[in-house]
Amino acid sequence: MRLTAKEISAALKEHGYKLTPQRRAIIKAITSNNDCLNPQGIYTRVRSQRAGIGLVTVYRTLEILTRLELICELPAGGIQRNYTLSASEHHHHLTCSGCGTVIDFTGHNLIDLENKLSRESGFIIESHMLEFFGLCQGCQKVS
Amino acid sequence: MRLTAKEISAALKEHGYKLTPQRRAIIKAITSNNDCLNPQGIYTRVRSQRAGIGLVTVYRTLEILTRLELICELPAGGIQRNYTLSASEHHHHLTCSGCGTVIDFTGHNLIDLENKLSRESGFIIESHMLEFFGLCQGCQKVS
DNA sequence: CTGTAAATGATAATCATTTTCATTTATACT
DNA sequence: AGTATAAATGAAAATGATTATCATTTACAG
Ligand SMILES: [Mn+2]
Ligand SMILES: [Mn+2]
Ligand SMILES: [Zn+2]
Ligand SMILES: [Zn+2]
Repeated sequence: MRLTAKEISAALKEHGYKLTPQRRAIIKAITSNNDCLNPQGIYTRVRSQRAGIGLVTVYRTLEILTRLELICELPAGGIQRNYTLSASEHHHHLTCSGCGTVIDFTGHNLIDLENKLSRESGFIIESHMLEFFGLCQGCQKVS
Repeated sequence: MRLTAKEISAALKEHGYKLTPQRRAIIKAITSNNDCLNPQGIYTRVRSQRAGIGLVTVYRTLEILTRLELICELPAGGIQRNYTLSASEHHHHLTCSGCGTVIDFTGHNLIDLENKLSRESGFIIESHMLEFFGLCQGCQKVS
């Protein structure tokens, strides 16, 4: 059940934030994309609709949306931050180390491992990250 | 099970790197500590022994040690990078998002998932990364 | 001991993210 | 609808981690 732009906007207003066209555009960019995005990626998308928006505004809005838990910041290693809609379907990635192509996948089952780890360590486990790396068919031919 | 300073030094030499006093000091700082450390933390420790070492050298050495898989870079969210000594075998991490404690674990089985993904995508899969995040017992009490 | 490529450290450059601050604007209230 | 006002915006500068440059030093093979 993905959060909609309308729901996010309502949540913002509920918490006393103003609903500006910039924020609307950012929310639209996030909800109309079903993968994770970094601040630059969101900025680029938003600018095609609303030239003149500042990158700062993107950062500020992401900070608010994260605090309200409407989006979440993924702990993926990388130079930039990664955000995804809070309720978007949990999935993982298979990345080509040659060309950067990313394939989403889902349907794995880590719950048994998670339970075992939790039992043995005493941790409450909140999230996980699973990434595969390899070579796509195109890049196999090249190398 | 933990790599020793001697083993790390030997591995460096084996790969053709020179064994400088700066590198010795960095290796000692890492092996004599059993938490994970960030570049600044290592720099601070090393400087108490060897004033005048440059932070740049710490970064460069960490880069080499990571490439040789003698230490590993943890994908924990945070402003600075986090490194920890590698154990000898392939393993993964369970990280406390409260205090940063890291628990190594091994013995999972991702081979079926890997084969399925490879079959469906045409990728040759070369590696994977699996990280769990949660709260350790100490941090559960605090929050 | 010597020669040489590798390593170091001072310094400057990058690049993502934050701060500052003057200007604009959403919205609650006449 | 018009107004007041605090919040929001964007240009520009600041910050802080990481990287690149380059002149000098040093490990170490021969
Ligand atoms: Mn994805
Ligand atoms: Mn480890
Ligand atoms: Zn590829
Ligand atoms: Zn903890």
